[in-house]
Amino acid sequence: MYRTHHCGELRGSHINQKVTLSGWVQKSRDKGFVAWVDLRDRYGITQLVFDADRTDKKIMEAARSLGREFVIQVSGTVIERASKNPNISTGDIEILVESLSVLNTAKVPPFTIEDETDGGEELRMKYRYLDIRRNPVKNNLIFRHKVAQEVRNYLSAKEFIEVETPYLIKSTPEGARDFVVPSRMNEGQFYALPQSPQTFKQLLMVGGMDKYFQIVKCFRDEDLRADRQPEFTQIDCEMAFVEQEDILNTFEGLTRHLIKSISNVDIDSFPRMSYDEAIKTYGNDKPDIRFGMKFGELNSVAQHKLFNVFNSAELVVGIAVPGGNSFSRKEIDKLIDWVKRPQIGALGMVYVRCNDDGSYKSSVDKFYDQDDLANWAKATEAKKGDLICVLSGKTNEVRAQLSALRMELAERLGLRNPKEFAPLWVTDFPLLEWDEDTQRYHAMHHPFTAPKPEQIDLLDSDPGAVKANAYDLVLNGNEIGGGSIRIHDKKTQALMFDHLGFTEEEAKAQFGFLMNAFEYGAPPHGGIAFGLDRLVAILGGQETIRDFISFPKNNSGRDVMIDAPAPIAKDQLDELGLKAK
RNA sequence: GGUUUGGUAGUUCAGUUGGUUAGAAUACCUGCCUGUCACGCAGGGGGUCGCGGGUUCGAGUCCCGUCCAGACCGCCA
Repeated sequence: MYRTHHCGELRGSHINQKVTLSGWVQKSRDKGFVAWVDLRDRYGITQLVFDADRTDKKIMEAARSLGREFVIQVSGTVIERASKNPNISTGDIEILVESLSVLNTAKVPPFTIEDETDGGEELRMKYRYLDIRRNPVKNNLIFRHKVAQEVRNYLSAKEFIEVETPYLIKSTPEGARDFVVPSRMNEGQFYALPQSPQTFKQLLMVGGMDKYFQIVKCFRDEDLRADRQPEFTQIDCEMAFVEQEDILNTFEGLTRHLIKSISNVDIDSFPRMSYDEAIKTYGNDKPDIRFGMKFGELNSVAQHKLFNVFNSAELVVGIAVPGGNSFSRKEIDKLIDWVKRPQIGALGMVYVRCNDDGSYKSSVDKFYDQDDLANWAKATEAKKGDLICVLSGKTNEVRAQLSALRMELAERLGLRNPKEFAPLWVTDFPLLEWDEDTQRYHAMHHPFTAPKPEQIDLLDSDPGAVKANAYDLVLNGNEIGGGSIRIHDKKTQALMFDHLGFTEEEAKAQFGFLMNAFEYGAPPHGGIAFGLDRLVAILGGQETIRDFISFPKNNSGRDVMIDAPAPIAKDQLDELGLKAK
């Protein structure tokens, strides 16, 4: 038997018991007359003691030769420590070791296995199995497990059934690039890995499953970000015989349950906002509403004066930065440089200091008097002591720029409290989005999303104006879920494909199976999918998802540990009917 | 595809205007140490300055190219 207890278990109440422990050598401290070894496993650390008086000489020698991360097994007696350590749960006791065996030696690890490691990102990824021994990563994986378990508990209790759908499916032109898999038995043909189980879950609704969910891997062959991996996990859900309201209520319930059970925070308000309002008020379809700094549009009060930059702009819009008047001139100049960086792309920034005496001092005093500036303050809801930051230009660009500035300032001012949770439904997304490159409309959500029934006629006259019964769940400024009411009749689906530029033949070739299914009694249905990686990271108070994924890929989509992707042998290529590049 | 930051000891980093033998911390090794727990003290080993080319009497430092990594933009229905 390798162990009677684990390394986080023993307390004062175990004193005098004979125990056997196994684990890794975290660290040893040798004082000559006595040596201690910290023994670590997933559950904690227990101190082993080797004493010149009480320990066999051979064992003492063996203990001195232990290196970091050796795997050892010890037997001995639990004794009370002469000097206790109140900082760890096993700090009252230690093990007086009577036998020691080395189960495995270890090379000196390339970085320290400690909470605050000295290892850089790349090294930690290459030796991810060592990184996982560290508490922060280990705890994140345990945390993820708990979230997934709560999701299963909650949805199962609501009569959802978890159904697995296939990974080897068909490539489709819509949406992200597919990862493709060559078929050996059908030479020259390819499977695609699913970007989501979208069509399958709809077919499950046609199949009468009524309520479905799946915690499932999805794949998208697009460039990566800190919060984006080529393979990621969704909580994929679908319900039959529901309207949008039913879905919002159901998953509002799930979200409340998760935040309560995982983070012990009660969500008292679960606001909703239309897409148009989110864009107008926050410049963004996933606003972080933990703090204010709402956009104040200034066209009516800033234009038609002598300042040509504003007069020629499509939109003049500002935000009030709470307490921002305390920024020094130098800090404001840096802020202006920040918005002018190519990543943001603003041409400049106008600012107004709101003094404590009620007066205003702006960078455009030449063009505006105190009454003008008071109007700006009113529009941006600026108070005494605030700083108003104003950008201008093309509407879409300015909104994106000011939104980036708003988030940056909130971050700097510490307004993005990771312990606070502010969920928000963003609803009434546009159905279609014009794409300049291909000169056609794209589905903003996906091509199975239903237009608002009363707006179907608008599809012909003004397609861009049609709204969908589509919604996103936003948490602390991150999109954590999105879904829609789906089309469930062949006629509407065909109309939709037509507007997306599919010929009838193309639509049939790509999605004939779905349209066929709709002819055999498809129920009204809709659903939602949550990004589990991101959800877990946010519930855990972090924004990078990598440390919540056991073996993540790097920025270039590589797994640096196993060194994938990699070339394959000529035999394999031949068998698949492929040629090496 | 683009913008940008970085690559120097096992690791994390410093390295001034181009100038002697490239440093610190930590890790590692050896010794000492009567209760450590970020133990302490003394000593030691450890470098293709990412790679290739160029400028120069002289390059870690300047220039060109290239590879790798991070952040962001495009992209991600």
